[in-house]
Amino acid sequence: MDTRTAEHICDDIEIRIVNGDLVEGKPLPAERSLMEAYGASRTVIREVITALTAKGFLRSRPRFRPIVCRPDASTAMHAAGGVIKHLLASSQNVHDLYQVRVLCERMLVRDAAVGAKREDIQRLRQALDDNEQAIDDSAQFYATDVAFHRQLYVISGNSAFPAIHQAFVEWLAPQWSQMPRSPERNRTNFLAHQAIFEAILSRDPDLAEKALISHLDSSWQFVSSTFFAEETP
Amino acid sequence: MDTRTAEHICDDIEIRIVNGDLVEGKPLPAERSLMEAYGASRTVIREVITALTAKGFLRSRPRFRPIVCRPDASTAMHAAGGVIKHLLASSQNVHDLYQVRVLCERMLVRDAAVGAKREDIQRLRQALDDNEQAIDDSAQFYATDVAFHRQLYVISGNSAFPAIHQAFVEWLAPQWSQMPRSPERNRTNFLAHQAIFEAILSRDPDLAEKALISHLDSSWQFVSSTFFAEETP
DNA sequence: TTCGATGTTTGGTATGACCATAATTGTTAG
DNA sequence: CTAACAATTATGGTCATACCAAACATCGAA
Repeated sequence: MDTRTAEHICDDIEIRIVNGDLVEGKPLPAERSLMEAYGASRTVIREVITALTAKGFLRSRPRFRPIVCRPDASTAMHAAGGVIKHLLASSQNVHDLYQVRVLCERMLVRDAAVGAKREDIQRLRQALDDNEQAIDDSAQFYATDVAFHRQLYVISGNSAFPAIHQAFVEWLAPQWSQMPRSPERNRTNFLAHQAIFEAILSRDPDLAEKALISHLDSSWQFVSSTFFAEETP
Repeated sequence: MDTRTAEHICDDIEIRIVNGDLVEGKPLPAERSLMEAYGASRTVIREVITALTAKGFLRSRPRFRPIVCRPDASTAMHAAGGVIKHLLASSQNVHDLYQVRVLCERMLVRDAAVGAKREDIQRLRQALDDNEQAIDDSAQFYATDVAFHRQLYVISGNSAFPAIHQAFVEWLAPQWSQMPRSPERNRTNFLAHQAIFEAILSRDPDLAEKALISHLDSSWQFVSSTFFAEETP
């Protein structure tokens, strides 16, 4: 009765996705099946599909059946990303976002210094070693760099943090990809990672935080020097 | 050429929104105008509109022209919220999200203790006073409670944090609204706020963090006691 | 001037059709 | 019998048209 059948169907399918009725990874029923099932026209079914796709509950390639995505923290971040990427046209917003990341990681390293388990330390050491091995391969170094920081998020034991880390990486990637790289710079970053690791190992939160701030501030200097074009009227 | 004219139009309108060509708060041109402007059928235009709506670039009521929304950090959070609300059906995820909030605020109060300006302190004191005045009015107390915490985010000087705070409040509201309230409980919370304020005032980050953790952990105990139904097969 | 009846605009929905490509089936050659 | 190929079907992308009801604009009557 309420003049929007599309929303009802949209909500229903949303529910059927989260409760597992529609299985993740499997394709959605054909549009023509759905219109029969819901007694609606194809117009409204297609509207539902586009809405769910934009919301992140479906992933649809041009000529294929939409694939069901049970939403997790990662897809939530991805949904926000559609807007975020526009915000990051302003370097001020890039800086703000980066500072959010810095704040998170500061607390994470403090907590790691206080409460990291043996296995956590072990994995972090492994990530550090991988990072060192990649000093001469900038592409590989970037990957291991990300992995090292990611480990800080994993240690928290909170499943939301790895997703948050992933979001930071994706959103800030455009800026970082422009960053000049070199084995010397890589070595500097590796040493910074090592300092963070050592501080965690010695169970010194203040030192760990200080090392992390130093590292990330230095990175920011490097990155921010690559964009000087800004025009906010 | 590429079998998806909708995406092109979608991207174009997105750009026209962010660069101000389409003014925020004003209604989008009529569907029939857009189909003429883009030389596309109404089907495509409507698909574009629903997609942009789900993305947060438009806000559309049933029988009204869609309103243009220049996306900011707040709408980004709102876009993610569509997914988040489903995740929070699991109390584990609620806990994880809450812990993310706790981590943020721990760092924020530490920073406030170290670097809060006089005006920051003044506004925080005002928020604390408002909170105290509202002890006997649970609805008003909730509002001032939120406002007090929000001030911690504002002090950071980072425009992203107030939006993040807003997101925490919205996402966790369903749980919080079920929380039993009383003047006694309000007073307890006020005293916790006061302790945090005092710690910031005395420039003691460790004490401030400790006071905040105590406060938020206590709140969690209270809230979590209100949901004991969970079934994750 | 104000208020209300009336006609126009516009969004919501439904049909039906056509095209291009993916998926399926059937056929044939090796 | 199998594998490569051709024909058929299923399905998503787009279009044109039509109708309804609610919002909007217009204008005339009180």
